[in-house]
Amino acid sequence: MLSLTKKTGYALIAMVHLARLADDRLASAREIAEKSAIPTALLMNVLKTLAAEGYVESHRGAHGGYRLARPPEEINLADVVTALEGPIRLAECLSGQADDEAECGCQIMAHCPIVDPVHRVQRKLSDFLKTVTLAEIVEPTTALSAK
Amino acid sequence: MLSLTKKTGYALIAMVHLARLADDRLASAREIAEKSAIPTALLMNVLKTLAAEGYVESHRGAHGGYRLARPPEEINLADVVTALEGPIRLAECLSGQADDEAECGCQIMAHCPIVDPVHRVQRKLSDFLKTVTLAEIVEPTTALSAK
DNA sequence: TGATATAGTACCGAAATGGTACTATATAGT
DNA sequence: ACTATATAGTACCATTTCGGTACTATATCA
Repeated sequence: MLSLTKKTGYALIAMVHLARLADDRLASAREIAEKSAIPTALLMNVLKTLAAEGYVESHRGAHGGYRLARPPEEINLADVVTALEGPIRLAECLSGQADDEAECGCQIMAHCPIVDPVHRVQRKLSDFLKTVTLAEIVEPTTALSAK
Repeated sequence: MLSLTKKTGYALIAMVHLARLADDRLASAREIAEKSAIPTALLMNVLKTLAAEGYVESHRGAHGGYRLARPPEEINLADVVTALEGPIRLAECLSGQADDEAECGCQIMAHCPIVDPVHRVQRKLSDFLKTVTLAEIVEPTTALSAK
């Protein structure tokens, strides 16, 4: 389906939470999970992934937790989706890295009339997701909200 | 995942095939399937769906088959995706019909900080998909292709 | 009447998703 | 040093969705 997974949704909620923290404060996975009514164990896994991908910073041990590793302006939707769902590919035979349509090895697409158009759509989608930053999600009074 | 299903892909391939037929000609499911290396039985189901949704016209019996029910300019990607995958919802609690965010019944979203932004993103995505017509997919020399 | 082709379902196996559990390691406070 | 807390790293499982198949019914042409 053309939709975000729940994990991606949870990641966004968590990052919005982190973005609203005072400078250098940490929030633990359990804390965020409880405030957001998300299963704790699941959110922990999501945050682990985000940490591994370098979008949040983790501190272990007592009083540990997470905070954003970059300013909210520098984290966008394409980043988060990619971190949790893998590269954005509208169709299986289109690599996320664009341009190398040669990578496609499926029989159907060998004489496929829709590779190029789908590829263009994918690129536009990807570009659009890159323009949606965490900052805009946190504070919906910027460009995007002007429908 | 943020991707189209194979059925949607098959639908697009089939409709491109139909769009290229001479006026009032029909193409059978088997014929299209063989030319496109798509499993016949599966494509038949896809075409049934497209017919039920009114995007293609079917003629039963010997020498029957399918043809487009509307000009290619009037069929867009959002239509096809919706026909085969259901309404476009980036997150579960966002209805495809927009605006009625009240419909959302999940606990998380009751105090969810991302409903509004995600909803805006969804609307933009949906609007974009509506601008990609079958005509442009068939003949990639129009607006969209001008990257 | 027979061959062809869609309509309408129902079904099944495989893969992705949502969610849980367990062990290991790091840190703060006593 | 010990303990409580919190993340890291996995491994695992249940449910749903997806991709694909099969079977019966009906319509049409020759």
